[in-house]
Amino acid sequence: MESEENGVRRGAEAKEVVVDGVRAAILSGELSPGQRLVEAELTELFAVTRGSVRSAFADLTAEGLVERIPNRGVRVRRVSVEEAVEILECRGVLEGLIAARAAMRVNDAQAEQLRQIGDGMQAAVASGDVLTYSRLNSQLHATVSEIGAQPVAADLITRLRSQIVRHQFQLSLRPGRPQVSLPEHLAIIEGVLAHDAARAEQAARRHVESVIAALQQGAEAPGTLVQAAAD
Amino acid sequence: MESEENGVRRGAEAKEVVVDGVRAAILSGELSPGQRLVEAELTELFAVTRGSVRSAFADLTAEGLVERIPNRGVRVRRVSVEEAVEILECRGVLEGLIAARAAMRVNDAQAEQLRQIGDGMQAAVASGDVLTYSRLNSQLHATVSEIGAQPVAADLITRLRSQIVRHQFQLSLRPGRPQVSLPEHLAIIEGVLAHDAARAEQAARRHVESVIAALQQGAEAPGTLVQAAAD
DNA sequence: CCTGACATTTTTGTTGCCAATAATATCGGC
DNA sequence: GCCGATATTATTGGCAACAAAAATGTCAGG
Repeated sequence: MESEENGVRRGAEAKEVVVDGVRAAILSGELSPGQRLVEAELTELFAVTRGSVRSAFADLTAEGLVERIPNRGVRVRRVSVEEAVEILECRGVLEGLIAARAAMRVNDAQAEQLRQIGDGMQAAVASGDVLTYSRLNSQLHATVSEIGAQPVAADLITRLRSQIVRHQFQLSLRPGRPQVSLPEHLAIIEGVLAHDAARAEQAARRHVESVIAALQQGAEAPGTLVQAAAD
Repeated sequence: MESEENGVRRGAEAKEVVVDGVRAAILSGELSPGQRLVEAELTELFAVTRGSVRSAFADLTAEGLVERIPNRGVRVRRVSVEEAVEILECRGVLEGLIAARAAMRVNDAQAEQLRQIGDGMQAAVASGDVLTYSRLNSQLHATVSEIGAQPVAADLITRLRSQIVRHQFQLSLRPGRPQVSLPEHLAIIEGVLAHDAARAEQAARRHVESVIAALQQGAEAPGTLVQAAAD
């Protein structure tokens, strides 16, 4: 159906290719904050038309990953530490909301799922398997979010999260960090399992506060760059 | 410099004209949820090119006011009561965050400003001047937001708020509503004035919870449509 | 009278070209 | 030789025509 004779993608698909590609490049650090994104370059790089690149920029701007300056194109948005803290503060209350709802709605099967994640996290930290810990961390957030059933809040968090991945990178997998975050994660699980909304919310908020503290600490002493996004 | 000979606007200005116009139309109720927005119609209505309309649609989609269905155009987004509640729940925790920060940062001049707003609100409710009450309500939110100095949270709230104006309309200025919300508003002011972050946050969250309750009540018994957006 | 295929029309999506704008380089004056 | 004005270039913004898709209307067949 699609012609695709010379490798040039077309259709709405083309926009997604650019959006996903640029997003991945920003999140992985290939594109640095402040870097200019020239339409013609991306047109060639992704083998799409300029219109698709343009449309993709609109999406990425809405996502907060890039900013557009009139007549000067788009550049990767630079997020200051102060702004990152503000973003995390918002995330904190939103994650708290989700955790509270999760505590109210969790059923037996979901509870078992959480228990397994908690056990896995403890084992991973004990054995120093940071990669597994990072993976379980993402899984925990996803599971709690699913139990909480607050798609609006979850959506906001996703957007906020992507804006500060670069800051999170700096503190992820920093030596000793898993030892700090593990009990915080377990506290969230416990709160949900106990059907204690207030406790789950408090635990979630405290966890994000701990991330903020770590980020502010690391602001002056930039840590090593790693690939997993554990917090 | 701008030609503007035949009334057709051009430049980046054109997109903004459409965005503002459509947004105002949606918020004021001229455009009903689910209503289709045909590009050609808006092109004629606003005297802009189709490209500007298209670009404006991208912005409005990001704002959550309209939704785009591939090859079927955009329509005014229909927000269910359930989703409105979810949005309000997010707003609740975010407003709580701002109120808490405001309590921590408020200075004497700002405190006096809040006191005046509070007094004005009491007087307005006592005399039944709903319009002034509505105006002061907006002013209170803006002032607290300014004191809280959380632009990220404030921005999220603005976006969330615009998505449910139609629902808020239904309950605004409903008889007896100001009597319910006045003490809630005063509690927020008191918490901030007392530099009591926890109290201010609780007050802000309780206020939004009250809005949720009113909205759920009014879901089955649709109220009268009014123009001011008090909550 | 209903049903399904086909043609028509409406509407959106895309492309290529031209204009406007800002950054850069060049040139003349002091 | 340095500074400011002007020309050049690179890049984005906008427009109009074109192509594709979906919805609608029409008509023949049962």
